[in-house]
Amino acid sequence: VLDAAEQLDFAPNFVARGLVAQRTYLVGVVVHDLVAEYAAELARGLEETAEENGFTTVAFSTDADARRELDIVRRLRSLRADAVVYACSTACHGDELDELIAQLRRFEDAGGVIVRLAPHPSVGPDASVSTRKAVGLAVDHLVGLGHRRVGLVTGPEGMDTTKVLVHAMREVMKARDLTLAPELVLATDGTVEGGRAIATALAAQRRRPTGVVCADDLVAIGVLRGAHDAGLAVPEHLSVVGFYDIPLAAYVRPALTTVRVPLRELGAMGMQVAIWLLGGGARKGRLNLPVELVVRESAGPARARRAR
Amino acid sequence: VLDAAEQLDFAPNFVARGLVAQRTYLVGVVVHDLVAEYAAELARGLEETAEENGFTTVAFSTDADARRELDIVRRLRSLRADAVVYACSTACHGDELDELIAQLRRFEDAGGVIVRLAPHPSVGPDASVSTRKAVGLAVDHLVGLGHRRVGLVTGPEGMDTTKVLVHAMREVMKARDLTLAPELVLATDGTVEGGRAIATALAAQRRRPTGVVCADDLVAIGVLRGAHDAGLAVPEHLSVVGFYDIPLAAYVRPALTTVRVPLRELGAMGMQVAIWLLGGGARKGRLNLPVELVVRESAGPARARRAR
DNA sequence: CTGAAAGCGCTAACAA
DNA sequence: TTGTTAGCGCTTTCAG
Repeated sequence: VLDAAEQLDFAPNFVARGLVAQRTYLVGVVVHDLVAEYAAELARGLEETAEENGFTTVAFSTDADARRELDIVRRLRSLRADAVVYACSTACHGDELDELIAQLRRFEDAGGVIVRLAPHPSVGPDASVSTRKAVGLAVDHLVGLGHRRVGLVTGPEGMDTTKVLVHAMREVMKARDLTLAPELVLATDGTVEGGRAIATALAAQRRRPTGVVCADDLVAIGVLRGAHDAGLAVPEHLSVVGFYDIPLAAYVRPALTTVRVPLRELGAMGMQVAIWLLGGGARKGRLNLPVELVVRESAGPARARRAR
Repeated sequence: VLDAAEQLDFAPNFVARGLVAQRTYLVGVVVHDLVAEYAAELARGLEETAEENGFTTVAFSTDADARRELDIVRRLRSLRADAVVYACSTACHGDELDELIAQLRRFEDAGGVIVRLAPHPSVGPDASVSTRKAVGLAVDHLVGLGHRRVGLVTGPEGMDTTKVLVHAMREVMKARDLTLAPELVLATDGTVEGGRAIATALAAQRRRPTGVVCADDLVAIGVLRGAHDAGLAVPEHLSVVGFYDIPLAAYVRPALTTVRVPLRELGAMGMQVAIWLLGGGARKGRLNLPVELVVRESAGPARARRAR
C-alpha cells in the first residue's frame, strides 16, 4: 500500500488534516503594502521560518485602509488560520477600532494566536526594535556632524507607528538638549511621493532643518529626489537619514545613510514566537532586535548657512 | 438561529467547505523573489482580483532555486490549491525539469489549474506582454537618440525569460540593420548588485556600448549606480533603459527611462484567466497587454567618442 | 420548503 | 502490531 502511495507521489490533503486536527498550519501576515521593500523583507523572513516548520504564510495588504483591514481579519477567521502576525500598525479608529478589537478577540477565542511586530492598540509589539535606540543613532550621527536643527519626516499622522516615532524623537532630542519644534515634524502619507513632496516644501522654506531623519527608506528616497529637483544638494544643503536599510538603499544616489533594522530576522523572530505560542508556550516579554547605523553618503557635515 | 449566528459573528469554516466542495479557494502565486518590486506589484494585482472573487492567494518565492521550486509545487498539491499562477519562469533543468513537469501534471490531473505569466517549458504564457514589442520600444528610443552600439543587460543565463529576451533583442536589432554582437550581451545574476557589477566591468572596457537596455528596472538601477561609481556619466557616457517601470523608477537619479509593463493589470488578468479556467472555461490564446515607453532621464543622445 | 442523513479525506481512539 | 470506526464542519441530496 505504502509503495503504491509513493509511486503515485501521494500528497496528503492538508485541508482534511486541518479539519480534524483543528490546525490549518496557515498563518496570516498582514502588512500595509507588500510592494514596500521593507514589508516584503519582513514577509520573506516570516515565510522562511514558517516553511521550515511546516506552516504556510498567507500575506494580505491593508493599504492602510480600515475597511480592508477588517475584511482581512474576517477572512483569517474563515480560513481558520492558526495565527496572524501583524507587521504593521492599525488604520482603524473609533468604531472601526472597536470592531477590530472585537474581531481579534473572537479570533483568539477560537484558539487563534496573534503576534505583533508593530505597536497595536494598547498592546506593545511581541518583537521589534527599539524606536528610541534607532532614532538615537540617527540623531547622534546628525548631531555629531554638527547639525542642530534636525527634523523628522513621518508617515501618516494618527498611525500608532507615527506616534511612537514622534514621541521617541522628542525624547531623544530632549536628552541632547535639542528641541523638536512643531514645524520640524514633517508629516507625509508615508509614500515615496510623500517624501518628494515634503522635500519640495522644505526647499521653499527659509528656516528649514539642515538634517532630517525619515520614517523609512522609501520616504527618504523620495526626499532625496525632491531635494535634488528643488536644487537642494544632499548632503551639502540637507542631510537625510533613512530607516530600515532596504536592499535598494545602497544603490540610490546619494547612497542612503540609514538605520539598519534586521527585517528578515525580525520576521523569523515573529514566526518563532507564533509557533511557540501555538505550541502552548506562554507569551514572554517584548523581544528587541539590535539596530545599527549604516553610514553612506546622504548625511554630511552641517554647513553654516548665511541669511538669505 | 440565523439571528444567533449573526450575533456571534459567525465565520463559516472555509476548510470544511473546501473539503466537501473540492474547492479550497486558495490559489498559489509563485515568483522568484517577493522583495523585487515588480514581483510584488504582480502579486498585488493577483491578490486584488482574487479577493474580489472570494479567492485567497498564497505567495511563494523560489529564489530561482530548483529545489525550492519543486517543494512549492508539492505544498500546493498538499494544500489542494485550486490553481497556481506562475509569475516567473522555471529554474529547473534536466532531471529537475522532468520532475517539475511530472508534479505539475499531477496537479492538473487532480483538477488544478495552472496559468503562466512568464514563459515556461515548452509552453507560452497565458497572459504577458510582447517582449519583442517592449525591446523594440527601447531600442528605437536609443537608436533615435543616435546610438548604434547598444547592449543588453540580461538576467541569469539559462532562464527562459533570459532566452526569450536575448532572442527578441537579436530580432529587433536585425530588423534595424544593427547587430547584437556577443560581447554586447551582458549577463548578470538578475539582481541590483549584478547590474552594478556589470556597469563596473563596462566602464573598464574600451569598446563599450553607448546604450544598454536592461532586463528589469532593478538591474538598471544597479547599472546606474555602478556607472556613477566608475565615473561613467549617465546618460552622457552611457544611456540606460529599464524594464517594467517599478514605482521607484521615477525617483532614482537619474530617473529611469523604461518600458512600462502594466504589472497590476497583468496580475489581474492572470487571476481572471485562472478563475475562468476554474469555472470550466476553455484555455484561450495568449493575452497580450500593451507596453509603453516612459521617457525620463537615463537615456540621452549618443555622443561621438574619440579613441582613447 | 424545511429537516435529516450521508460523506468529503483525514486522524485518533479503540478493538482485534 | 494491524484493522476498524467515529467524527471534524460543512454541503448536497433526498425524504418528509
